[in-house]
Amino acid sequence: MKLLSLHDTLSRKRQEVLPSDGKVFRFYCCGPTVYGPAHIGNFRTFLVQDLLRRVVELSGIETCHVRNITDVDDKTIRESQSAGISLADFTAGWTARFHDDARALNILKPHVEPGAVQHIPEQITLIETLLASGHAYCSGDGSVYFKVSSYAPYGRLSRLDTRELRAGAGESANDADEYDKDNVSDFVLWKTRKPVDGENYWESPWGEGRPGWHLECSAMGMKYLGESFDLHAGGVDLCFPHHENEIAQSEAATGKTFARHWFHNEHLMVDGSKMSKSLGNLYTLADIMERGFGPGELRYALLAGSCRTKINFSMERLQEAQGNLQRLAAFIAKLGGSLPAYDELCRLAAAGSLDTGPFLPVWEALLEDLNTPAALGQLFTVLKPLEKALAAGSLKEEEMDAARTGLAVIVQAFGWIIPEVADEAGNAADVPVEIAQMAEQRWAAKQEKNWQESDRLRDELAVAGWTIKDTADGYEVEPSRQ
RNA sequence: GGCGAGGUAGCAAAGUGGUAAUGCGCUGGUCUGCAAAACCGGUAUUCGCGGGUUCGAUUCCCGCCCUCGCCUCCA
Repeated sequence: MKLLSLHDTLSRKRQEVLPSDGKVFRFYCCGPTVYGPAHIGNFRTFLVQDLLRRVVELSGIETCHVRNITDVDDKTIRESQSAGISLADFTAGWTARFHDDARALNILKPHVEPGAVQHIPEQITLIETLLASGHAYCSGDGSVYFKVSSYAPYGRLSRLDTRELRAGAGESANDADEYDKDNVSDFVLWKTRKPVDGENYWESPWGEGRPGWHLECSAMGMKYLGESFDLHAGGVDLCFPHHENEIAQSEAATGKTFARHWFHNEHLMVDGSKMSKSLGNLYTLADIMERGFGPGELRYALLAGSCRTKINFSMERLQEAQGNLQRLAAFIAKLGGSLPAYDELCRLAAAGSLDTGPFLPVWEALLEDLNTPAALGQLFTVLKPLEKALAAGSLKEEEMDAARTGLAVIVQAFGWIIPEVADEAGNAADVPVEIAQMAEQRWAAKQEKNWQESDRLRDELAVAGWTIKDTADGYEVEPSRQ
């Protein structure tokens, strides 16, 4: 079976995604900082990573997926204090919210989801190693910094050399707590305790304080995946300095390649620019649902664009998603039977007996750098003749089986949430009494060929948000599409 | 200033050295009292601009213009 090949940020080439140990594909994803609800841009990243994992697993490869929760940093401390609750309670609340949203979006749970606070000893050990080998130094105030000049390959990932870093950093880089660095590009490994930190500090050989923000990913990644693992993922913005610093501190400590493959997805844009609180163009899943869309439509829309290009978010995209998902739902319903479940497909793939049948071109598009737009193009190309054949009743039983399995692979790779197909019985129950009565009156008027009255009632129903569809022997009432 | 991504029909978005997938929209038709839904068909002689290489470039090379991101916390 063909395998996924994916663009690697470090080499700038496409590489096959393979487990280095031949068994389990081990990968790390930078997770959320839990100081508020994640926005849909954050979820684009987690959705793309979910797609990656699903494609790997549906290729028959077992994975170990680690995604951290950042539960201590300036923002979580500041926000917990203004909320007047402990850091632990504060981050637990937002972590729960993140889990709820992720579940709604059908994102697979990572195998390990470590938090920074639970891994302070591991981070301290890593700092000790770096100090012992001369890659780090203590400053006068009890902080510890990584000495960038001690690690020659620094800047390879983002292609910034240290001179450029210095020039570009500008004049505003003098953070009050970082006055004691030897060099502006050095970054903090351990932050000494400050009054604003309140009770949020830990003991260390260098005094009270807390770990620097890059450290947790190195320490936890290596703890759960080994000193060297298969792939590390995150949004493009993390490329520098976060991932650059992770590489430096990890590889300086171990002398081994930290991650073999770096995968960065592009950002989600809104109104032509990056989402941010200051621009007021930031949406959460809850905001989307308030506008009448579901997580399924959001998932479809966010995965419809290539993960390597920026996509501009809009409600039109959700509408398009809605229509396409309904088309798929209708096809699946007409196909009958049930589609094989995710785990079943993975088992078949692992045994080398998963056949995507007529959907092979769709699957192969996904294997080419997770090219979802091409995959969707192929999907509809494949679907059209099948829809026709199905409507004509000319599809043989074995062809229907092949279609069920093949389509299931695609649906599961995308992790699509297929909506219920509205049937008359299920629908009738949801129609309010007065709407049903109006519809009934309109039907009566229509039977009497009183077009004026029946059209008037139909318009009135439309204003109320309901659409009438006349059928061969009656009518249906449905909520209008937006 | 440095680094990076991108400019393809009304919108979104693939793609290839040999002549432009797909979705939405729009539009014509079938159906309908008229609609809606569904179905059938149409919808870029052209791929930011100007050169060059080539039998042939949207696809390769050079220059230019424009948009966006990163260089500071950030998915």
